[in-house]
Amino acid sequence: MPEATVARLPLYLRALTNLAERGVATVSSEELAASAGVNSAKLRKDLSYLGSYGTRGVGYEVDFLRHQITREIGLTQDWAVVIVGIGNLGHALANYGGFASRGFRIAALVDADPSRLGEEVAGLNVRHADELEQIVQDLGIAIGVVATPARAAQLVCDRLVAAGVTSILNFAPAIVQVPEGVDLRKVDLSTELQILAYHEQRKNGAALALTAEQAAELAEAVNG
Amino acid sequence: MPEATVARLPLYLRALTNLAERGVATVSSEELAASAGVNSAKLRKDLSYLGSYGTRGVGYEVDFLRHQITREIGLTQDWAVVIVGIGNLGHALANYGGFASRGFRIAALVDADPSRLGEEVAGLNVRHADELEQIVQDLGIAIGVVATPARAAQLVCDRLVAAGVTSILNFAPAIVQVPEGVDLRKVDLSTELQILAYHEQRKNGAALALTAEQAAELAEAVNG
DNA sequence: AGACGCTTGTGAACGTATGCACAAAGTTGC
DNA sequence: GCAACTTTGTGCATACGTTCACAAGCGTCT
Ligand SMILES: NC(=O)c1ccc[n+]([C@@H]2O[C@H](COP(=O)([O-])OP(=O)(O)OC[C@H]3O[C@@H](n4cnc5c(N)ncnc54)[C@H](O)[C@@H]3O)[C@@H](O)[C@H]2O)c1
Ligand SMILES: NC(=O)c1ccc[n+]([C@@H]2O[C@H](COP(=O)([O-])OP(=O)(O)OC[C@H]3O[C@@H](n4cnc5c(N)ncnc54)[C@H](O)[C@@H]3O)[C@@H](O)[C@H]2O)c1
Repeated sequence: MPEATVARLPLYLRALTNLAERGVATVSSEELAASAGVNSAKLRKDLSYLGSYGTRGVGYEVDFLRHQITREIGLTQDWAVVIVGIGNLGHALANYGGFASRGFRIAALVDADPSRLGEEVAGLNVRHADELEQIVQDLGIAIGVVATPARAAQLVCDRLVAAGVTSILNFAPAIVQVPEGVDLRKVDLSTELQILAYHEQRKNGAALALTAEQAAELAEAVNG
Repeated sequence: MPEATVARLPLYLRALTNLAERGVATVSSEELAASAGVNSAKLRKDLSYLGSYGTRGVGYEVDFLRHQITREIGLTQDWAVVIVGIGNLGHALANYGGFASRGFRIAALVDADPSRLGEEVAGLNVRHADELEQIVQDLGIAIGVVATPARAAQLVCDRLVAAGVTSILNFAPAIVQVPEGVDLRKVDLSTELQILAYHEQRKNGAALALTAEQAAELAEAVNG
């Protein structure tokens, strides 16, 4: 299955969940695509990788398709997650209810700062980074979330990997190397803002260019 | 300039900043690519869109290239940003120092909950959503960050756009429509975790398949 | 039963992105 | 001043992703 398709399955799943909550039983690719904000041909091609779950002339059965995608993504089981670095962002993530409802259970919180140890966040005690290996093994954790400062990110990832974690979501603005077989994704908020800034600048530039053009037109009108 | 290139420029900028802090004056595409975690040919092609700023046989001058990328992204000016929704995540974002150091100034915080009004977060008073238009215009805000619940996201974006914001970063797990000319990017943490879960599941599946294969080999060994 | 209308699933064309490989262009050493 | 070496910038082949367009399939209505 293409990586681009995998990245969209959660989107479809969410759209289907919304439809199910609104009591919709059947949906066409056109409607579902609109709900997910994609092109309908793309949606159909994506779904075709799961199998032929639609009915021609009718569409897709919402509950059934939802179950198929859930199974494909691997959300029939709950995944235990450890968050490393319980600062600003770590607190927000730990307190976020949206993960549990999507099949992810925050199983442990870890920080290196002794003053944070024992602090209770979202019903969990913050534990020391030295216990990481033990925690990962005891709780069967496969996914780690890194919310430490950038300079600690590589070290933390190394320790997560050594402890047996094979999927990492990194929030620190740092390039991290992981061995083959470990999946690393990064969420980079500054980069997102910078991409917006780039386009914003060009918009203003375009506006200015338009003004120049208008000025030229005006000049021509005066001269002509 | 290709969108994929734009998305990598911030990465290069960060790598260059790290190098500059370490006192490195010149860097080859090979070294810079390694720092940014990309292929060196890709890096050179990306940089070639900015112009011919390298010196053959030598590499790129760190400070100069950094300045060029900064200019290209549009970070020579500071961008004023408003955060809408000062809950878990909004607090973390407001308190995050990493934005200011990258050219983004959190200029205002807005929430709809009356009990939050006047609360001071990161040196700013939380103001009411009704003031949004006024705030955006007074402070010359071009970029909005949405950290409200999903059900409010479309409404908030509509109001941001109406107020004159033309770039939005959305953290709410909702599909939001914006008019042409407005840039919308989304950061979707649940989706990221779900993509990891998909691959994690396949890893386990692969492991099981391998075990089955080993079992078959074993059976063959016994039979043969 | 057959015709009609709707929607899926997919082949094919197109566009974008990546990475190789190398000529061109520079530096260094003698 | 020239040869040897290094590194950039880019043409080209390949891979990946998207979108169009339509035949095949299903339900419905007469
Ligand atoms: N806060 C945000 O909104 C935001 C936005 C974008 C990016 N980020 C990035 O996310 C990361 C966390 O940001 P933050 O604002 O929460 O920072 P923070 O300083 O508030 O928290 C970092 C936490 O990590 C802990 N820590 C440090 N080294 C550690 C180690 N080796 N092992 C375990 N824990 C360790 C610290 O004790 C601290 O509690 C940073 O890399 C930041 O750049 C944050
Ligand atoms: N907290 C996280 O780590 C996290 C992670 C992933 C996604 N998200 C998403 O980010 C968003 C915010 O998450 P949170 O945990 O901070 O939620 P939260 O409930 O703590 O905060 C939401 C805030 O938005 C405010 N709000 C509601 N409607 C508003 C409106 N119309 N105008 C202005 N403000 C309004 C609320 O008063 C509240 O203060 C949610 O959509 C959530 O799904 C959060």
